[in-house]
Amino acid sequence: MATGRTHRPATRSRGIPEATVARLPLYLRALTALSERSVPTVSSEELAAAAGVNSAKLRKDFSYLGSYGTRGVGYDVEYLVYQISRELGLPQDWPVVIVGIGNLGAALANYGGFASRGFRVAALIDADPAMAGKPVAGIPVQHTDELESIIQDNGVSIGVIATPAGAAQQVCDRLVAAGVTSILNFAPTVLSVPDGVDVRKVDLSIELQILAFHEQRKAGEEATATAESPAVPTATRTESATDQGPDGDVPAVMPA
Amino acid sequence: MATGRTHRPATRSRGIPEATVARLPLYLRALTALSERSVPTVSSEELAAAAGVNSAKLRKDFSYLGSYGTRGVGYDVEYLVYQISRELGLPQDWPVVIVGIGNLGAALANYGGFASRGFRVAALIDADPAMAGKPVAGIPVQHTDELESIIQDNGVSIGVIATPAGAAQQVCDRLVAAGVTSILNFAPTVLSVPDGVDVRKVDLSIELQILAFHEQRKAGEEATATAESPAVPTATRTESATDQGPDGDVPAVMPA
DNA sequence: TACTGTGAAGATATTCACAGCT
DNA sequence: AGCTGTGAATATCTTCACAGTA
Repeated sequence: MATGRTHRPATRSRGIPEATVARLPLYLRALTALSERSVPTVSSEELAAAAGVNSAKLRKDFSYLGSYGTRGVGYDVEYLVYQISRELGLPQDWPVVIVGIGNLGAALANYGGFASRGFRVAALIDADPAMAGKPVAGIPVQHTDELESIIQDNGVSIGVIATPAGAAQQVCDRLVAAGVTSILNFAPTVLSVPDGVDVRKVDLSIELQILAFHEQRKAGEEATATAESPAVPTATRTESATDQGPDGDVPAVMPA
Repeated sequence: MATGRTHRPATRSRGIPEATVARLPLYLRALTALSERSVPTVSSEELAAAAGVNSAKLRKDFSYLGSYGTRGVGYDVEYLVYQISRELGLPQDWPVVIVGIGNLGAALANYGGFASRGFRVAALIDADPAMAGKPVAGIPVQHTDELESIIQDNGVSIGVIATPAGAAQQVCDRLVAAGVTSILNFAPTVLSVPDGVDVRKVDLSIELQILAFHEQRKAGEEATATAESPAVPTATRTESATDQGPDGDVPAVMPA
């Protein structure tokens, strides 16, 4: 861990627990759906079901934000949307750059969920000169040479890395040097960054490996229940059975 | 939450902690790299640095698997690769189906990390009849109608959903009914599944929102340090600063 | 000597269960 | 009566620190 000072400034400064922060987007999504259906209020029970968590957890989470509910009634949908959005810094329109426009980069560029959630694709960047100028999702791809100026001109502070693993650290270094302080990394590599820079990673193969672990374990469980449900399970439906593990580290897709 | 019995059979049966399971793939990747460079042994310190965790955590994690190290020396790389692979059920060649061959589905299909990590793309499935027969990543796309037979014929137990949000639950239901018990969901929806089925989700917009939260917080931190590091941070490098939050829930990319 | 393995302490996260408001 | 907000109990995860051993 290098010279490591206060590793992870995250939970710092009397804040909202990380676990709660990670769930706020989930609540926000569920609330937005309710809002679109003009539902005026929800109970913790209903909202929790829609978000796939249990109601005690949801209420506890909300208690960190303040007391926005009404006892005996529930939560005002619009008001909650506003409060959570604000907490997440979403009224702001975050410019984002995507580096590495392969299959995955293109998929990300085409993702409709950006604009609607407070993000704007400021630029697409690729190292292949042949890509330069080609529009992807309506945005012309620019060459890596311009990375620094693009970031500075647009005041970009969030970068998405969708390059092959080999290029990721180098791209990361340039992003950081140019002023990016938050990185979403799809390349299957551990990035090293200076203090103060946040990195989140998404890694497909890791997710699959975690699933394989549980899958394998299921196979070795012919001890209890062997009578019923041969294939088509008939059990009671739970909201998204997985808790994605207590985790502390997520997984990754990959580059083109 | 429904009738919920023992929600999440995960940590059950005197097992390895979830948090540890989530890190095993990380260790495995680092070890594989060492193995390819013919490095015979590593210390917990070195391996931890390569995996982006701290050594105490790594040693504790390994202690759940057994005592595979040698005091005063370190761990035998090949042996650890073998043990962790086995633990993850990876010698096995898991057949996987990808449903929804849009930009993202194609990116996943092209992902090289599959085969090398014990997974095999058994089939690509899409609802668009126009896609049927078209090869993507060398594999011909098949129509949704054949979903059930594909799964049964290939003994598929892991499915990847890369469809638009609206189709996800329906696809999920069919996968589960056909015998799939582990699902990796890229659609921004909460899937509901029967007990015994594992779901992991990957959600781009959630990741970005979490980054935005921290980004915003950084902005509001002109209290301490304002003297040094104006842009280009000079701080000491830590291995991937983020701890991805204590989490318990991850995020999502999106469908085509 | 150098490094692992692990109890015990500390930090976080989840869940319970109920008092308190509307 | 119904539902929130939260202290307290519990479970899980991380880190410390050192005894044990090759």
